[in-house]
Amino acid sequence: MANYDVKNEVTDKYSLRGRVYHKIRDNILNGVYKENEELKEVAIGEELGVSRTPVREAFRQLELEGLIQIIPNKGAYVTGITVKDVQDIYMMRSKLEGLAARWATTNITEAQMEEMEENIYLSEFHASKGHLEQIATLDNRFHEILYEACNSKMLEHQLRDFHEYVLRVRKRTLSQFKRSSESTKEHREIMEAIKAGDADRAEEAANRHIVNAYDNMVKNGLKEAYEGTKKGEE
Amino acid sequence: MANYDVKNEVTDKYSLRGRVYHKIRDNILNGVYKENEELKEVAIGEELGVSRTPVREAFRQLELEGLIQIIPNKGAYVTGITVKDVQDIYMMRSKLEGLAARWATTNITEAQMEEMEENIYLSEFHASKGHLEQIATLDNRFHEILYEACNSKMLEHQLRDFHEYVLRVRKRTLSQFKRSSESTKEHREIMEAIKAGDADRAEEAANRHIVNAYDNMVKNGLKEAYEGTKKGEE
DNA sequence: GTTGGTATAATTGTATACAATCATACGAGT
DNA sequence: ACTCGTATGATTGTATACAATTATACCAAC
Repeated sequence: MANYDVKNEVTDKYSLRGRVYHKIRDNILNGVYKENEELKEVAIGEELGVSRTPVREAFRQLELEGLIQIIPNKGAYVTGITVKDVQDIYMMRSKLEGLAARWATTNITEAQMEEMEENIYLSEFHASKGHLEQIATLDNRFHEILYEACNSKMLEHQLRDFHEYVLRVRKRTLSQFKRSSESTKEHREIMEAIKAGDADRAEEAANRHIVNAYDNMVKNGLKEAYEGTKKGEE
Repeated sequence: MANYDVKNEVTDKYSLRGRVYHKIRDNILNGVYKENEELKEVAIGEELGVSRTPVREAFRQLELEGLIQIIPNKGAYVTGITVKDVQDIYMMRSKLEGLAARWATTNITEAQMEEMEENIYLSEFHASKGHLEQIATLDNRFHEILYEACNSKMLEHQLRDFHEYVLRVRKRTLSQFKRSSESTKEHREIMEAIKAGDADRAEEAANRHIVNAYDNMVKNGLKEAYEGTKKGEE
């Protein structure tokens, strides 16, 4: 988990190792396994065509993430992810993304800076053409670059976690043309602050960027984007 | 992992479930297993008197945390925790602890407020007497209260993780009388800002509190506090 | 001596078997 | 009819067995 790159992350998802974990994780985040539902090892195993062993390993990981709760000798229960959880994570991410931008200001490499600029040029182009698919990919990549550029294994790891967590929600909101063009504009602000070596401005811009994404999400109805994934809201 | 309280956390550590995980984790954080060392399932299992199954489950958790890296069909290698990692985590914690203080301002219950005040009174008393043991316990508890009071499962979970991560280092720095009295003073500032309902001040105070703890740690030689736990520093 | 390949050993990945624990149902006693 | 206790079944916890993969050592060919 230490210094994986995007490629590994993706292949990992579809290769054998971690397949069970990701599948169960997706099923929780997608609401296939509902809140408070008891996950039985054999049942899940049969469902995925594997024995209990890999399922148990996945359970342990999911528990650490807080997605399920394992009661010893009893069972694993889906904790789920509530609307408030997503909101909270956005706020936490806002703070840490700001920190990443701050650190990136002093640590970004030339190659990373170039890719970031290129990313924004391309985003602006695709935004003008309305290519939503490409915009989403570029948006993801922009944040990846930022995480890499901050030069902190810990922060990178954490932000990736958050990013993945809210990816499903974010994908929906990003498909809205209006927001995607605003988003690109904010990316440019972050990039230019970093390029100018203005850490305060970079942090502030990154902070606002995530808050804006959150606001937009709420405005457009987080609940709808999340429909069916859970029953009770807190 | 969802809504555990302190008691569960502690018993969990010494009960059977999670014993293997915590033991390996401690051995990594304490430097018993050194950086880049390959952890073999049978060896670790024999060491702890268990079979491979629980060891593997623990490995998966540790990988998720970033403490080890598992290369499929090859082995598990200790990622370790560098001086920079600890520094980074302090900075990340600073931001999130600020957020916790902000949220606590509007969400703290009367009982929690009372316990927080009591905690500070006791801390001030023990600080004046030089009771380092009690101060450390109260200090831990203060942060626990803050995490609970912020009323966010996600943030609480995250901060607990960070807190545990740096606990070993923090314990050493806190044994210094000078810092412990400063620390209590800062706790009071946070508490009073929360009590006054001033979220901005609470966030700022909590931010500074962690940064100060970090500065103090660096000033007193993080490297020494960390001696022997690792070989190469980045 | 170096290189390449094969055989062997070591290690991980997965499945299964057995033990321990917990939930449920049934029945005896009151 | 109700309660308690025991027995049965289901489920998790752990150990072990087997399969797949990787590392190592040895030997032959050049």
